[in-house]
Amino acid sequence: MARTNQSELSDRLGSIPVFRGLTPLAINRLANAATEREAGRRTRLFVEGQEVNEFFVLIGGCVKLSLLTADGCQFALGLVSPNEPFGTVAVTPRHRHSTTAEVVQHARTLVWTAAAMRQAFADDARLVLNALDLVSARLDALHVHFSQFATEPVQRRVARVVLRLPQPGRPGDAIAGSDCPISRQEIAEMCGTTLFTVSRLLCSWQRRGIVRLGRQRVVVVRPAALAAIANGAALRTDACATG
Amino acid sequence: MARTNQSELSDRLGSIPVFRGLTPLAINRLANAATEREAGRRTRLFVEGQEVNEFFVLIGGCVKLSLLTADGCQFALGLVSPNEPFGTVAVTPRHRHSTTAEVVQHARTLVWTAAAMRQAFADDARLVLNALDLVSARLDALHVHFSQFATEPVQRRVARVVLRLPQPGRPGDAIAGSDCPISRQEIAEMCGTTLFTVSRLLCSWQRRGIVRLGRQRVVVVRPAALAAIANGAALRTDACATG
DNA sequence: GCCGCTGTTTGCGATTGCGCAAAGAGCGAT
DNA sequence: ATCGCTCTTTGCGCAATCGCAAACAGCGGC
Repeated sequence: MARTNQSELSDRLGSIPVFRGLTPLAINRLANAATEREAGRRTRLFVEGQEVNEFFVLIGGCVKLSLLTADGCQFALGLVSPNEPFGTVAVTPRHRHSTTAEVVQHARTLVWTAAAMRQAFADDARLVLNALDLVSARLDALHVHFSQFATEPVQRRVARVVLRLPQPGRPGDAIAGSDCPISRQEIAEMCGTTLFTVSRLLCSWQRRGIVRLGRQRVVVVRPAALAAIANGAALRTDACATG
Repeated sequence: MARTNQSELSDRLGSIPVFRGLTPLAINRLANAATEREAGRRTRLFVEGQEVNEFFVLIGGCVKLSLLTADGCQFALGLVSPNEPFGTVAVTPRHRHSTTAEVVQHARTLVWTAAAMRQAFADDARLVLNALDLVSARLDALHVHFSQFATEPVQRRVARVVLRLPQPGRPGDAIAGSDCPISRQEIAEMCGTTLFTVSRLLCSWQRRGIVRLGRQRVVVVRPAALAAIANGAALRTDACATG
Protein backbone atom coordinates (compact mmCIF):
# COMPACT_ATOMS: atom_id res chain seq x y z
CA MET A 1 0.00 0.00 0.00
CA ALA A 2 0.88 3.63 -0.30
CA ARG A 3 2.24 5.75 2.52
CA THR A 4 2.35 3.75 5.69
CA ASN A 5 5.33 1.74 6.81
CA GLN A 6 4.74 -1.96 6.14
CA SER A 7 5.59 -3.44 9.51
CA GLU A 8 3.61 -0.76 11.26
CA LEU A 9 0.65 -1.72 9.12
CA SER A 10 1.18 -5.38 9.92
CA ASP A 11 1.02 -4.57 13.62
CA ARG A 12 -2.13 -2.66 13.11
CA LEU A 13 -3.74 -5.47 11.18
CA GLY A 14 -2.87 -7.90 13.92
CA SER A 15 -4.96 -5.88 16.34
CA ILE A 16 -8.06 -6.02 14.19
CA PRO A 17 -10.24 -8.84 15.49
CA VAL A 18 -10.85 -10.48 12.16
CA PHE A 19 -7.11 -10.80 11.53
CA ARG A 20 -6.18 -11.93 15.01
CA GLY A 21 -4.04 -15.01 15.29
CA LEU A 22 -2.98 -15.16 11.66
CA THR A 23 0.49 -16.31 10.74
CA PRO A 24 3.03 -13.50 10.20
CA LEU A 25 3.21 -14.54 6.58
CA ALA A 26 -0.48 -14.11 6.02
CA ILE A 27 -0.49 -10.80 7.86
CA ASN A 28 2.37 -9.51 5.77
CA ARG A 29 0.70 -10.49 2.57
CA LEU A 30 -2.45 -8.76 3.70
CA ALA A 31 -0.45 -5.68 4.58
CA ASN A 32 1.07 -5.69 1.12
CA ALA A 33 -2.24 -6.10 -0.58
CA ALA A 34 -4.01 -3.42 1.43
CA THR A 35 -4.89 -0.03 0.10
CA GLU A 36 -5.83 2.87 2.28
CA ARG A 37 -8.74 4.91 1.06
CA GLU A 38 -10.32 8.06 2.38
CA ALA A 39 -13.86 9.00 1.57
CA GLY A 40 -15.84 12.13 2.31
CA ARG A 41 -19.29 12.53 3.75
CA ARG A 42 -22.11 11.09 1.65
CA THR A 43 -19.74 9.04 -0.47
CA ARG A 44 -20.95 5.54 -1.09
CA LEU A 45 -18.36 2.83 -0.70
CA PHE A 46 -20.64 0.28 -2.26
CA VAL A 47 -24.25 0.06 -3.21
CA GLU A 48 -26.88 -2.57 -2.61
CA GLY A 49 -27.05 -5.06 -5.47
CA GLN A 50 -23.58 -4.27 -6.75
CA GLU A 51 -21.17 -7.16 -7.10
CA VAL A 52 -18.86 -7.63 -4.15
CA ASN A 53 -15.30 -7.00 -5.23
CA GLU A 54 -13.76 -5.25 -2.28
CA PHE A 55 -13.43 -5.87 1.40
CA PHE A 56 -13.25 -2.96 3.85
CA VAL A 57 -12.09 -2.35 7.37
CA LEU A 58 -13.00 0.98 8.88
CA ILE A 59 -10.10 2.75 10.56
CA GLY A 60 -11.58 6.11 11.34
CA GLY A 61 -14.73 8.06 10.73
CA CYS A 62 -18.18 6.66 10.50
CA VAL A 63 -20.05 4.63 7.92
CA LYS A 64 -23.74 3.83 7.75
CA LEU A 65 -25.10 0.58 6.37
CA SER A 66 -28.57 0.79 4.93
CA LEU A 67 -30.84 -0.78 2.41
CA LEU A 68 -33.90 0.05 0.41
CA THR A 69 -37.12 -1.83 0.87
CA ALA A 70 -39.26 -2.79 -2.10
CA ASP A 71 -41.44 0.29 -1.68
CA GLY A 72 -38.44 2.60 -1.84
CA CYS A 73 -38.33 3.16 1.87
CA GLN A 74 -34.84 3.46 3.28
CA PHE A 75 -33.88 1.46 6.33
CA ALA A 76 -30.58 1.82 8.16
CA LEU A 77 -29.10 -1.25 9.80
CA GLY A 78 -26.64 0.71 11.83
CA LEU A 79 -23.26 2.41 11.95
CA VAL A 80 -19.92 0.73 11.52
CA SER A 81 -17.34 1.30 14.23
CA PRO A 82 -13.60 1.54 13.71
CA ASN A 83 -11.77 -1.77 13.36
CA GLU A 84 -14.92 -3.38 12.11
CA PRO A 85 -14.83 -5.04 8.75
CA PHE A 86 -17.80 -4.39 6.51
CA GLY A 87 -18.95 -5.06 3.05
CA THR A 88 -19.20 -8.77 2.99
CA VAL A 89 -16.80 -11.16 4.58
CA ALA A 90 -17.90 -14.01 2.39
CA VAL A 91 -15.87 -14.76 -0.65
CA THR A 92 -18.23 -16.53 -2.94
CA PRO A 93 -17.61 -15.11 -6.37
CA ARG A 94 -20.54 -13.26 -7.91
CA HIS A 95 -21.91 -12.45 -4.53
CA ARG A 96 -23.80 -9.15 -4.36
CA HIS A 97 -23.94 -6.57 -1.64
CA SER A 98 -27.13 -6.70 0.35
CA THR A 99 -26.57 -3.25 1.77
CA THR A 100 -25.33 0.20 0.85
CA ALA A 101 -22.44 1.77 2.76
CA GLU A 102 -22.54 5.53 3.02
CA VAL A 103 -19.93 7.65 4.72
CA VAL A 104 -21.48 9.65 7.53
CA GLN A 105 -18.27 11.21 8.69
CA HIS A 106 -15.07 11.45 6.70
CA ALA A 107 -13.84 7.88 6.75
CA ARG A 108 -10.49 6.19 6.50
CA THR A 109 -10.64 2.61 5.37
CA LEU A 110 -8.36 -0.25 4.49
CA VAL A 111 -9.44 -1.95 1.31
CA TRP A 112 -8.65 -5.30 -0.24
CA THR A 113 -9.75 -6.68 -3.55
CA ALA A 114 -11.85 -9.81 -3.53
CA ALA A 115 -8.94 -11.62 -5.16
CA ALA A 116 -6.59 -10.58 -2.38
CA MET A 117 -9.05 -11.77 0.20
CA ARG A 118 -9.49 -15.11 -1.51
CA GLN A 119 -5.74 -15.44 -1.51
CA ALA A 120 -5.65 -14.61 2.19
CA PHE A 121 -8.35 -17.17 2.91
CA ALA A 122 -6.22 -19.73 1.12
CA ASP A 123 -3.04 -18.62 2.91
CA ASP A 124 -4.34 -19.08 6.42
CA ALA A 125 -7.31 -21.19 7.42
CA ARG A 126 -7.47 -19.23 10.63
CA LEU A 127 -8.79 -16.26 8.73
CA VAL A 128 -11.77 -18.27 7.56
CA LEU A 129 -12.48 -19.35 11.10
CA ASN A 130 -12.21 -15.77 12.32
CA ALA A 131 -14.56 -14.65 9.61
CA LEU A 132 -16.99 -17.40 10.46
CA ASP A 133 -16.96 -16.42 14.10
CA LEU A 134 -17.39 -12.79 13.21
CA VAL A 135 -20.32 -13.39 10.91
CA SER A 136 -21.90 -15.77 13.39
CA ALA A 137 -21.58 -13.21 16.14
CA ARG A 138 -23.21 -10.63 13.92
CA LEU A 139 -25.99 -13.00 13.12
CA ASP A 140 -26.61 -13.60 16.81
CA ALA A 141 -26.53 -9.89 17.53
CA LEU A 142 -28.90 -9.21 14.71
CA HIS A 143 -31.28 -11.84 16.06
CA VAL A 144 -31.40 -10.02 19.34
CA HIS A 145 -31.67 -6.62 17.74
CA PHE A 146 -34.43 -7.88 15.51
CA SER A 147 -36.44 -9.39 18.29
CA GLN A 148 -36.21 -6.22 20.34
CA PHE A 149 -37.18 -4.24 17.34
CA ALA A 150 -40.15 -6.43 16.64
CA THR A 151 -41.61 -6.38 20.11
CA GLU A 152 -40.77 -2.98 21.53
CA PRO A 153 -42.64 0.28 21.08
CA VAL A 154 -41.01 3.14 19.22
CA GLN A 155 -39.86 4.98 22.29
CA ARG A 156 -37.66 2.13 23.43
CA ARG A 157 -36.27 1.54 19.98
CA VAL A 158 -35.27 5.17 19.62
CA ALA A 159 -33.69 5.12 23.06
CA ARG A 160 -31.64 2.08 22.11
CA VAL A 161 -30.50 3.61 18.86
CA VAL A 162 -29.53 6.88 20.50
CA LEU A 163 -27.54 5.03 23.13
CA ARG A 164 -25.52 3.39 20.39
CA LEU A 165 -24.81 6.63 18.62
CA PRO A 166 -21.16 7.69 18.62
CA GLN A 167 -20.76 10.32 21.30
CA PRO A 168 -18.26 13.15 21.11
CA GLY A 169 -15.24 12.09 23.10
CA ARG A 170 -16.70 8.99 24.63
CA PRO A 171 -13.74 6.64 24.98
CA GLY A 172 -13.75 3.53 22.85
CA ASP A 173 -16.51 4.97 20.81
CA ALA A 174 -16.76 5.27 17.10
CA ILE A 175 -15.34 8.72 16.69
CA ALA A 176 -13.49 9.68 19.78
CA GLY A 177 -13.22 13.39 20.12
CA SER A 178 -15.13 14.47 17.11
CA ASP A 179 -18.65 14.83 15.95
CA CYS A 180 -20.56 12.53 13.74
CA PRO A 181 -23.42 14.44 12.21
CA ILE A 182 -26.62 12.44 12.23
CA SER A 183 -29.96 13.85 11.25
CA ARG A 184 -33.31 13.02 12.81
CA GLN A 185 -34.18 11.43 9.52
CA GLU A 186 -31.26 9.04 9.82
CA ILE A 187 -32.16 8.12 13.35
CA ALA A 188 -35.69 7.48 12.18
CA GLU A 189 -34.38 5.15 9.49
CA MET A 190 -32.51 3.16 12.10
CA CYS A 191 -35.62 2.90 14.25
CA GLY A 192 -38.16 2.16 11.58
CA THR A 193 -40.16 5.26 12.34
CA THR A 194 -40.57 8.81 11.08
CA LEU A 195 -38.41 11.84 11.71
CA PHE A 196 -41.38 13.49 13.40
CA THR A 197 -41.71 10.83 16.01
CA VAL A 198 -37.97 10.90 16.63
CA SER A 199 -38.01 14.66 17.00
CA ARG A 200 -40.89 14.56 19.46
CA LEU A 201 -39.20 11.93 21.60
CA LEU A 202 -35.83 13.66 21.58
CA CYS A 203 -37.40 16.97 22.50
CA SER A 204 -39.24 15.45 25.40
CA TRP A 205 -35.99 13.88 26.57
CA GLN A 206 -34.22 17.18 26.26
CA ARG A 207 -36.88 18.79 28.46
CA ARG A 208 -36.13 16.10 31.02
CA GLY A 209 -32.41 16.81 30.76
CA ILE A 210 -31.57 13.40 29.36
CA VAL A 211 -30.08 14.60 26.09
CA ARG A 212 -28.82 17.79 24.57
CA LEU A 213 -29.84 18.52 21.01
CA GLY A 214 -28.46 20.43 18.09
CA ARG A 215 -28.70 20.42 14.38
CA GLN A 216 -27.63 16.93 13.34
CA ARG A 217 -26.45 16.34 16.86
CA VAL A 218 -27.64 14.37 19.85
CA VAL A 219 -25.53 14.30 23.00
CA VAL A 220 -26.55 11.89 25.70
CA VAL A 221 -26.29 13.66 29.04
CA ARG A 222 -27.76 11.00 31.30
CA PRO A 223 -27.10 7.62 29.73
CA ALA A 224 -28.60 5.80 32.70
CA ALA A 225 -31.92 7.55 32.29
CA LEU A 226 -31.92 6.75 28.61
CA ALA A 227 -31.04 3.14 29.33
CA ALA A 228 -33.98 3.02 31.72
CA ILE A 229 -36.25 4.13 28.91
CA ALA A 230 -34.69 1.61 26.56
CA ASN A 231 -35.42 -1.10 29.06
CA GLY A 232 -38.99 -0.11 29.48
CA ALA A 233 -38.92 1.89 32.69
CA ALA A 234 -40.62 5.06 31.52
CA LEU A 235 -44.10 4.45 30.28
CA ARG A 236 -45.18 7.95 29.57
CA THR A 237 -43.45 10.28 27.16
CA ASP A 238 -44.75 13.74 27.63
CA ALA A 239 -45.43 13.70 31.31
CA CYS A 240 -43.38 15.91 33.59
CA ALA A 241 -42.45 18.29 30.84
CA THR A 242 -40.62 20.53 33.29
CA GLY A 243 -38.66 17.62 34.83
CA MET B 1 -24.53 -43.73 13.87
CA ALA B 2 -27.24 -46.22 14.55
CA ARG B 3 -29.47 -47.80 11.92
CA THR B 4 -28.72 -46.36 8.56
CA ASN B 5 -26.23 -47.79 6.16
CA GLN B 6 -23.01 -45.80 6.21
CA SER B 7 -22.47 -45.15 2.54
CA GLU B 8 -26.11 -44.27 2.11
CA LEU B 9 -25.68 -41.72 4.84
CA SER B 10 -22.55 -40.37 3.19
CA ASP B 11 -24.52 -39.84 0.00
CA ARG B 12 -27.20 -38.07 1.87
CA LEU B 13 -24.72 -35.79 3.61
CA GLY B 14 -23.17 -34.90 0.30
CA SER B 15 -26.48 -33.48 -0.86
CA ILE B 16 -26.83 -31.16 2.11
CA PRO B 17 -25.59 -27.74 1.03
CA VAL B 18 -23.32 -27.15 3.98
CA PHE B 19 -21.46 -30.40 3.27
CA ARG B 20 -21.24 -29.97 -0.48
CA GLY B 21 -17.84 -30.41 -2.05
CA LEU B 22 -16.15 -32.01 0.94
CA THR B 23 -13.57 -34.71 0.44
CA PRO B 24 -14.88 -38.27 0.71
CA LEU B 25 -12.75 -38.70 3.79
CA ALA B 26 -14.34 -35.79 5.58
CA ILE B 27 -17.81 -36.90 4.55
CA ASN B 28 -17.18 -40.40 5.81
CA ARG B 29 -15.92 -39.16 9.12
CA LEU B 30 -18.96 -36.96 9.44
CA ALA B 31 -21.19 -39.90 8.60
CA ASN B 32 -19.49 -41.94 11.31
CA ALA B 33 -19.83 -39.21 13.87
CA ALA B 34 -23.46 -38.47 13.13
CA THR B 35 -26.32 -39.50 15.33
CA GLU B 36 -29.89 -39.52 14.22
CA ARG B 37 -32.37 -38.14 16.71
CA GLU B 38 -36.11 -37.91 16.64
CA ALA B 39 -37.98 -35.41 18.74
CA GLY B 40 -41.68 -34.94 19.34
CA ARG B 41 -43.78 -31.81 19.18
CA ARG B 42 -42.92 -29.14 21.73
CA THR B 43 -39.57 -30.73 22.52
CA ARG B 44 -36.75 -28.23 22.77
CA LEU B 45 -33.57 -29.20 21.02
CA PHE B 46 -31.69 -26.39 22.67
CA VAL B 47 -32.53 -23.35 24.69
CA GLU B 48 -31.42 -19.75 24.44
CA GLY B 49 -28.39 -19.07 26.62
CA GLN B 50 -27.38 -22.71 26.84
CA GLU B 51 -23.86 -23.60 25.78
CA VAL B 52 -23.53 -24.80 22.20
CA ASN B 53 -22.41 -28.38 22.19
CA GLU B 54 -24.31 -29.93 19.34
CA PHE B 55 -24.83 -29.18 15.70
CA PHE B 56 -28.08 -30.13 13.97
CA VAL B 57 -29.31 -30.70 10.47
CA LEU B 58 -33.03 -31.09 10.07
CA ILE B 59 -34.05 -34.07 7.94
CA GLY B 60 -37.77 -34.10 8.39
CA GLY B 61 -40.45 -32.36 10.38
CA CYS B 62 -40.42 -28.77 11.41
CA VAL B 63 -38.51 -26.76 13.99
CA LYS B 64 -39.15 -23.23 15.15
CA LEU B 65 -36.38 -20.87 16.19
CA SER B 66 -37.38 -18.23 18.70
CA LEU B 67 -36.04 -16.05 21.43
CA LEU B 68 -37.26 -14.16 24.44
CA THR B 69 -37.00 -10.42 24.63
CA ALA B 70 -36.00 -8.73 27.86
CA ASP B 71 -39.62 -8.14 28.82
CA GLY B 72 -40.46 -11.82 28.50
CA CYS B 73 -42.09 -11.42 25.13
CA GLN B 74 -41.52 -14.29 22.78
CA PHE B 75 -40.39 -13.63 19.24
CA ALA B 76 -40.06 -16.28 16.55
CA LEU B 77 -37.36 -15.86 13.94
CA GLY B 78 -38.82 -18.49 11.66
CA LEU B 79 -39.07 -22.14 10.82
CA VAL B 80 -36.24 -24.40 9.79
CA SER B 81 -36.66 -26.36 6.58
CA PRO B 82 -35.30 -29.83 5.91
CA ASN B 83 -31.63 -30.00 4.95
CA GLU B 84 -30.98 -26.78 6.78
CA PRO B 85 -28.43 -26.83 9.53
CA PHE B 86 -29.39 -25.00 12.68
CA GLY B 87 -28.15 -24.40 16.12
CA THR B 88 -25.00 -22.51 15.48
CA VAL B 89 -22.58 -23.21 12.73
CA ALA B 90 -19.76 -21.47 14.52
CA VAL B 91 -17.48 -23.56 16.59
CA THR B 92 -15.97 -21.16 19.05
CA PRO B 93 -15.84 -23.01 22.35
CA ARG B 94 -18.04 -21.58 25.08
CA HIS B 95 -20.34 -20.05 22.57
CA ARG B 96 -23.97 -19.85 23.72
CA HIS B 97 -27.15 -20.32 21.77
CA SER B 98 -28.87 -17.08 20.95
CA THR B 99 -32.12 -18.83 20.14
CA THR B 100 -34.36 -21.62 21.30
CA ALA B 101 -35.26 -24.46 18.93
CA GLU B 102 -38.65 -26.00 19.48
CA VAL B 103 -40.08 -28.88 17.50
CA VAL B 104 -43.30 -27.84 15.80
CA GLN B 105 -43.83 -31.09 14.03
CA HIS B 106 -42.23 -34.39 14.90
CA ALA B 107 -38.65 -33.88 13.72
CA ARG B 108 -35.87 -36.09 12.52
CA THR B 109 -32.43 -34.59 12.88
CA LEU B 110 -28.83 -35.47 12.36
CA VAL B 111 -26.72 -34.43 15.31
CA TRP B 112 -23.00 -33.94 15.79
CA THR B 113 -21.13 -33.05 18.91
CA ALA B 114 -19.20 -29.81 18.92
CA ALA B 115 -16.01 -31.85 19.13
CA ALA B 116 -16.94 -33.81 16.02
CA MET B 117 -17.66 -30.60 14.19
CA ARG B 118 -14.37 -29.08 15.22
CA GLN B 119 -12.70 -32.19 13.93
CA ALA B 120 -14.57 -31.88 10.66
CA PHE B 121 -13.58 -28.24 10.33
CA ALA B 122 -9.99 -29.30 10.79
CA ASP B 123 -10.35 -32.19 8.34
CA ASP B 124 -11.56 -30.14 5.44
CA ALA B 125 -11.17 -26.41 5.02
CA ARG B 126 -13.94 -26.48 2.48
CA LEU B 127 -16.43 -27.06 5.29
CA VAL B 128 -15.41 -23.81 6.93
CA LEU B 129 -15.88 -21.97 3.65
CA ASN B 130 -19.27 -23.56 3.17
CA ALA B 131 -20.25 -22.58 6.67
CA LEU B 132 -19.05 -19.04 6.10
CA ASP B 133 -21.07 -18.77 2.93
CA LEU B 134 -24.09 -20.20 4.63
CA VAL B 135 -23.92 -17.86 7.57
CA SER B 136 -23.23 -14.89 5.31
CA ALA B 137 -26.22 -15.76 3.19
CA ARG B 138 -28.36 -15.94 6.29
CA LEU B 139 -27.07 -12.61 7.44
CA ASP B 140 -27.97 -11.05 4.12
CA ALA B 141 -31.39 -12.64 4.17
CA LEU B 142 -31.95 -11.44 7.70
CA HIS B 143 -30.99 -7.91 6.68
CA VAL B 144 -33.67 -7.96 4.04
CA HIS B 145 -36.22 -9.56 6.29
CA PHE B 146 -35.43 -7.06 9.01
CA SER B 147 -35.77 -4.06 6.77
CA GLN B 148 -39.09 -5.26 5.43
CA PHE B 149 -40.22 -5.93 8.91
CA ALA B 150 -39.21 -2.50 10.08
CA THR B 151 -40.89 -0.54 7.36
CA GLU B 152 -43.98 -2.51 6.47
CA PRO B 153 -47.39 -2.44 8.13
CA VAL B 154 -48.65 -5.52 9.90
CA GLN B 155 -50.80 -6.72 7.07
CA ARG B 156 -47.86 -7.14 4.75
CA ARG B 157 -45.70 -8.77 7.37
CA VAL B 158 -48.38 -11.34 8.10
CA ALA B 159 -48.85 -12.01 4.41
CA ARG B 160 -45.13 -12.60 4.03
CA VAL B 161 -44.98 -14.96 6.96
CA VAL B 162 -47.99 -16.92 5.81
CA LEU B 163 -46.45 -17.30 2.37
CA ARG B 164 -43.41 -18.88 3.95
CA LEU B 165 -45.40 -21.31 6.01
CA PRO B 166 -44.95 -24.95 5.05
CA GLN B 167 -47.95 -25.94 2.96
CA PRO B 168 -49.41 -29.43 2.93
CA GLY B 169 -48.01 -31.19 -0.08
CA ARG B 170 -46.32 -28.26 -1.69
CA PRO B 171 -43.29 -29.76 -3.39
CA GLY B 172 -39.90 -28.83 -2.05
CA ASP B 173 -41.51 -27.42 1.01
CA ALA B 174 -40.80 -28.11 4.60
CA ILE B 175 -43.13 -30.98 5.20
CA ALA B 176 -44.23 -32.38 1.92
CA GLY B 177 -47.52 -34.15 2.23
CA SER B 178 -48.20 -33.59 5.87
CA ASP B 179 -49.42 -30.90 8.15
CA CYS B 180 -47.42 -28.65 10.33
CA PRO B 181 -49.63 -27.31 13.08
CA ILE B 182 -49.10 -23.61 13.66
CA SER B 183 -51.27 -21.54 15.92
CA ARG B 184 -52.30 -17.93 15.38
CA GLN B 185 -50.18 -17.13 18.38
CA GLU B 186 -47.11 -18.54 16.69
CA ILE B 187 -47.77 -16.64 13.50
CA ALA B 188 -48.16 -13.50 15.58
CA GLU B 189 -44.79 -14.16 17.19
CA MET B 190 -43.19 -14.37 13.78
CA CYS B 191 -44.80 -11.10 12.73
CA GLY B 192 -44.28 -9.11 15.87
CA THR B 193 -47.97 -8.62 16.42
CA THR B 194 -50.80 -10.11 18.45
CA LEU B 195 -52.83 -13.21 17.79
CA PHE B 196 -55.91 -11.01 17.51
CA THR B 197 -54.56 -9.02 14.64
CA VAL B 198 -53.42 -12.19 12.89
CA SER B 199 -56.82 -13.74 13.32
CA ARG B 200 -58.58 -10.69 11.95
CA LEU B 201 -56.37 -10.56 8.89
CA LEU B 202 -56.60 -14.27 8.18
CA CYS B 203 -60.37 -14.22 8.51
CA SER B 204 -60.65 -11.35 6.10
CA TRP B 205 -58.42 -13.22 3.65
CA GLN B 206 -60.54 -16.30 4.05
CA ARG B 207 -63.64 -14.27 3.19
CA ARG B 208 -61.83 -13.21 0.04
CA GLY B 209 -60.97 -16.80 -0.76
CA ILE B 210 -57.25 -16.30 -0.44
CA VAL B 211 -56.68 -18.79 2.36
CA ARG B 212 -58.52 -21.63 4.01
CA LEU B 213 -58.37 -21.77 7.78
CA GLY B 214 -58.58 -24.42 10.42
CA ARG B 215 -57.48 -24.95 13.95
CA GLN B 216 -53.71 -24.51 13.84
CA ARG B 217 -53.87 -24.57 10.10
CA VAL B 218 -53.58 -22.05 7.31
CA VAL B 219 -53.73 -23.23 3.73
CA VAL B 220 -52.88 -20.73 1.05
CA VAL B 221 -55.38 -21.06 -1.76
CA ARG B 222 -54.36 -18.15 -3.93
CA PRO B 223 -50.65 -17.51 -3.38
CA ALA B 224 -50.59 -14.79 -6.02
CA ALA B 225 -53.23 -12.76 -4.22
CA LEU B 226 -51.34 -13.14 -0.97
CA ALA B 227 -48.10 -12.14 -2.63
CA ALA B 228 -49.86 -9.05 -3.93
CA ILE B 229 -50.79 -8.15 -0.38
CA ALA B 230 -47.26 -8.84 0.80
CA ASN B 231 -45.98 -6.48 -1.84
CA GLY B 232 -48.32 -3.73 -0.87
CA ALA B 233 -51.01 -4.04 -3.50
CA ALA B 234 -54.03 -4.19 -1.23
CA LEU B 235 -54.41 -1.14 0.89
CA ARG B 236 -57.65 -1.90 2.62
CA THR B 237 -58.28 -4.94 4.75
CA ASP B 238 -61.95 -5.24 5.42
CA ALA B 239 -63.30 -3.87 2.21
CA CYS B 240 -65.11 -6.17 -0.17
CA ALA B 241 -65.93 -8.66 2.50
CA THR B 242 -67.96 -10.73 0.09
CA GLY B 243 -65.30 -10.71 -2.61
C1' DG C 1 -25.68 41.50 7.98
C1' DC C 2 -28.96 39.35 4.90
C1' DC C 3 -30.49 35.33 2.21
C1' DG C 4 -31.42 30.85 1.25
C1' DC C 5 -30.97 26.15 2.17
C1' DT C 6 -31.50 22.36 4.84
C1' DG C 7 -32.84 20.35 8.90
C1' DT C 8 -36.00 20.64 13.13
C1' DT C 9 -40.00 21.47 15.95
C1' DT C 10 -44.83 21.36 16.84
C1' DG C 11 -49.95 21.21 16.34
C1' DC C 12 -53.67 18.60 14.75
C1' DG C 13 -56.41 15.11 12.69
C1' DA C 14 -56.57 10.39 10.87
C1' DT C 15 -55.27 5.60 11.25
C1' DT C 16 -53.50 1.60 12.67
C1' DG C 17 -53.10 -1.84 15.63
C1' DC C 18 -53.54 -3.19 20.51
C1' DG C 19 -55.90 -5.17 24.53
C1' DC C 20 -59.56 -7.05 26.92
C1' DA C 21 -63.65 -9.80 27.33
C1' DA C 22 -66.72 -13.02 25.94
C1' DA C 23 -68.60 -16.16 22.82
C1' DG C 24 -67.67 -19.97 19.45
C1' DA C 25 -65.33 -24.29 17.68
C1' DG C 26 -62.21 -28.22 16.86
C1' DC C 27 -60.44 -32.25 19.09
C1' DG C 28 -59.12 -35.74 22.28
C1' DA C 29 -60.33 -38.33 26.48
C1' DT C 30 -63.51 -40.69 29.34
C1' DA D 1 -72.05 -38.74 23.20
C1' DT D 2 -70.40 -35.58 26.42
C1' DC D 3 -66.97 -32.87 28.75
C1' DG D 4 -63.19 -30.00 29.00
C1' DC D 5 -59.38 -27.95 27.11
C1' DT D 6 -57.23 -25.13 24.03
C1' DC D 7 -57.41 -22.35 20.11
C1' DT D 8 -60.00 -18.91 17.46
C1' DT D 9 -63.16 -15.30 16.31
C1' DT D 10 -65.18 -10.89 16.99
C1' DG D 11 -66.92 -6.47 19.12
C1' DC D 12 -65.56 -2.37 21.18
C1' DG D 13 -62.82 1.32 23.00
C1' DC D 14 -58.28 3.22 23.44
C1' DA D 15 -53.51 4.49 22.91
C1' DA D 16 -49.65 4.95 19.94
C1' DT D 17 -47.97 6.62 15.92
C1' DC D 18 -48.21 8.49 11.48
C1' DG D 19 -48.58 12.20 8.02
C1' DC D 20 -49.07 16.72 6.64
C1' DA D 21 -48.48 21.61 6.97
C1' DA D 22 -46.50 25.42 8.68
C1' DA D 23 -43.47 27.86 11.56
C1' DC D 24 -38.61 27.95 13.32
C1' DA D 25 -33.59 27.75 13.53
C1' DG D 26 -28.61 26.80 12.52
C1' DC D 27 -25.19 27.73 9.12
C1' DG D 28 -22.61 28.90 5.04
C1' DG D 29 -22.26 32.15 1.06
C1' DC D 30 -22.39 36.64 -0.82
